[in-house]
Amino acid sequence: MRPFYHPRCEDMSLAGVLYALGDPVRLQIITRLAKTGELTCSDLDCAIAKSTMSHHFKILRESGLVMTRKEGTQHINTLRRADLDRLYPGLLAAVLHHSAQYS
Amino acid sequence: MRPFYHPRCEDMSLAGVLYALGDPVRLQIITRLAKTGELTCSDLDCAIAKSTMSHHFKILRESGLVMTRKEGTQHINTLRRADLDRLYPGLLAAVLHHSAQYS
DNA sequence: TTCAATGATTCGAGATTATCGAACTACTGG
DNA sequence: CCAGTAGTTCGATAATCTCGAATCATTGAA
Repeated sequence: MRPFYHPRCEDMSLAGVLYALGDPVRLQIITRLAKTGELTCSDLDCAIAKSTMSHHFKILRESGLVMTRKEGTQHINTLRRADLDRLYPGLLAAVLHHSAQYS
Repeated sequence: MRPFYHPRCEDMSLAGVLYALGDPVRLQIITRLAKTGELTCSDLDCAIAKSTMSHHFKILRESGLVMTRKEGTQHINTLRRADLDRLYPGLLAAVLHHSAQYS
């Protein structure tokens, strides 16, 4: 198990963030993260393989959208809201405002 | 030549729009469209094949971000700003506010 | 009206990325 | 130490991206 890579703010990019958001499953993850605060890989019970879900969280993590920490056997994800709001003010709010359909 | 497909507002999706925005080249197109109003396929002189550029405009068109009209031999693209601002208020503004690096 | 030039799309191939199931790693609690 | 839970990694197949070549549509000149 390689340790998780979390980009520093200066290594994040707008295109990377938008790319990560540009998928219905990942949009659902972000939407629910915004509402519930935390989420593990298996909290979304949609018809998607575990490995695919892991891949989606990796995309989100490496674009800078989420932070993943280990806690026992599970990996807990949180939204990097402060970083995002500072880097791209208004973006997350605009996205979340219309992402209810994905939750 | 098939006629261009432009989705109606009710057929657009947030994920589709974000996906279209999640590419540096397409982000550059949108950024410059917002500034200049109109753009043809060959107005961006970056090191990218013409066919690839055509593909990018197709993605932008079919996600609902741009409108393409024929005028003589060229295809003129404009941002569907009114539609976007109505469907996803604040989104375009937030994106454009930090997309200068892509122009 | 034919011909060449311009602007862009379409096609086909090779490279990149996504999805899945299977195998593996890491941790926890008997 | 073993079984169970939570995720990741791997390998294969499917989908998408990028490019150059070929093609289509329009214009303007011979």
